[in-house]
Amino acid sequence: MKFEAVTIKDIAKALGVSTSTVSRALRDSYEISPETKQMVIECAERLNYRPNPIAQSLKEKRTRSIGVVVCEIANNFFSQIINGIESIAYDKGYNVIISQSHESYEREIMDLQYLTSRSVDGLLISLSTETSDVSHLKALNEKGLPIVLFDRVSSEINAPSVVIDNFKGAYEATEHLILNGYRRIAAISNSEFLSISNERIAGYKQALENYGIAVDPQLIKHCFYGGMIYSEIEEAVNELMILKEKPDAVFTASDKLTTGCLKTIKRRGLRVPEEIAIIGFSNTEIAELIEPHLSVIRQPALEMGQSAIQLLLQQIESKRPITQIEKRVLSPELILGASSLPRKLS
Amino acid sequence: MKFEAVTIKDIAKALGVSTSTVSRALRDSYEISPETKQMVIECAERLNYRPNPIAQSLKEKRTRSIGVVVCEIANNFFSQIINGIESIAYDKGYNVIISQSHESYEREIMDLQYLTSRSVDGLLISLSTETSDVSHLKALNEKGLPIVLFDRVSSEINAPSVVIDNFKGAYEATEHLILNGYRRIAAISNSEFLSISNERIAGYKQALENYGIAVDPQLIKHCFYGGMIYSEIEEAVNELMILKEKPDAVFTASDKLTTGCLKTIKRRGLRVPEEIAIIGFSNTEIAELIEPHLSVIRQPALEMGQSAIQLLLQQIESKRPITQIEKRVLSPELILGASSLPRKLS
DNA sequence: TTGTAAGCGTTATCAT
DNA sequence: ATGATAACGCTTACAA
Repeated sequence: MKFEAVTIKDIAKALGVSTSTVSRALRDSYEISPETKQMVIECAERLNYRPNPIAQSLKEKRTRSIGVVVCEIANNFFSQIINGIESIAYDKGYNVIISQSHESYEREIMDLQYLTSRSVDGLLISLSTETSDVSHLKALNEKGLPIVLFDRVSSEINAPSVVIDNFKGAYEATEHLILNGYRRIAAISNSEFLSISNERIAGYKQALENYGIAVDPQLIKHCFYGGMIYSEIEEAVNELMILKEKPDAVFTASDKLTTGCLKTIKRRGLRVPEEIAIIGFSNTEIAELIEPHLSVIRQPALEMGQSAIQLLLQQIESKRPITQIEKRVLSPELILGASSLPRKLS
Repeated sequence: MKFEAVTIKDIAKALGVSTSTVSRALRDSYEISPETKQMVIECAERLNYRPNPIAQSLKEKRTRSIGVVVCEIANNFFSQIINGIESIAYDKGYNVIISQSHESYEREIMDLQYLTSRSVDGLLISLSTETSDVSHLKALNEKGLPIVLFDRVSSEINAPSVVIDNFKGAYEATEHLILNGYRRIAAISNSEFLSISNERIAGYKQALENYGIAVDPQLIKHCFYGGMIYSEIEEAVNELMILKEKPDAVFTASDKLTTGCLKTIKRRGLRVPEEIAIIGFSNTEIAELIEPHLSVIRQPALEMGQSAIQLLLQQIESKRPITQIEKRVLSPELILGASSLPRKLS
């Protein structure tokens, strides 16, 4: 693999045949006699021959590698997605090149440039918070690069996508709080420019409305960097807690926001849920860890990764461009804490 | 990048020069006149030329990509390490191909085969729990593949490594419990075949001894899959809790074990730390989340990733084999919970 | 200073 | 059924 590197030439030489014969034999071509095939295969094994994927790529104009862009790897939700992606990629003989946007538009552009210069066969991407202009992706897509968007998507790009049913998740979370007696429910969400964010806030509002609770704009907070910067959340929570009419519960719209919010609440010495209840999207183990009564909305992250790469490989491997753009919607799951959320007492 | 793909040939044709001139001009060779250079560079820009890394790799016999093998991506400790690796790799123009062993020896072998067949320029690996025989790695290393081991290492391989000072971390954790009045301290660690595990247990034992507390083998538990399989931890905790003399505290030797242990303890309805105190290695945010008084040993994961890839690139880029095998040891940090661990009351 | 040509390892198109 | 040969895009002796 490093110093020697057996090639088909070596096999050809050893066997006194031509390289094309070797190549064909190894690819099990019909025009090679069984005996020769046998011979070649044996020799290849003996010499421990491994085809050079670089050379193959050069010839075949495909690299069997796919690019993935997420905001952060060290984020439970995304690392679980990557896990799903990797598992399928591995099985299908593709490799995965991961890069992070760190929620920066510029970095996202750089990543894309990098990945395409690496000639990936396809791209899986979840947009950065800062990304509002998606023309770079549109251009790539129109040039023929297969793309699948996941989680943070944009309707402007004509590519398949996999998303969570954010509305539903948020609705159920909020409803759960309402059914347990909470009335003054705050919401902390991501940047309002993010697709996921609005859907979640919409679900939250809908639940309130359906139960006849007025939506109070003061209770809705947006964190532009969605918790990547902790101080953002801290500030949001602090602002909520100095309102004349404090919230009695809070719905957090992402994994990071949930943990960040909890952290702040704990730091402020507030008791959960006596002083303030909390429910949110979460893929960490906090549900079982923090308090037995804590319920969460779990996003099917692994499944999202698997779906995304399946859609991508499908697109890559079927030559002709897909006409029907598929959009998969996965359902989040309301996971009740060990003893559920206790009904509000006051 | 996909359908058209501008090559140096196109530039050459457009300018009426040879491809070698173009190539040399782009690489800023001294033998090309400034005017020609200027011309070529402008033309390249105009046509939006991007060099084909595949072709370059084939020629230069290096891919500018490095392989990473970890047990699980969706593990906070490792995803933080990968974050560190990726950050440096990105800056230096390398790409990172990640694969997971899922703690399986066979899978690790497959990963290695895959990565080397992909002709990575170097390898970063943290051994799987099941790996006791490292001859596959030795062979690769001796063949000239630059390797750096991290976290779970093996002294049998003649390669640089980056590790945490596990002994120290475990010692300090245990000491912290002792100083707060705990005496019957259990330890839950990874497989006893793992380098990190023994060092941690050794630190734990040393602390007990230094404070005149007898080591009770009954209180030491090993989880072979280190928490990847939750039931392992559950069982370990359960076994501890049915002892005639129950532990009053537990030291957990890894991130997964810490969260898993907490989860079990919460499930059993035990109060922390009144009924049982806990301290352990952790890179998740639980310290601030669970209980304000919970202290943890934080491992410098990001730094570990950065160190590892730096050592690797150093090895890759300096042609001649390194004579001095460097072994970096990073210090873990004892992070006290908001109000520290309360002194045991009983 | 620039061009020609060989070569990296493979596959594919011709012949034979 | 097999062998020469060209080609993929790029780099680099070697010529000129």
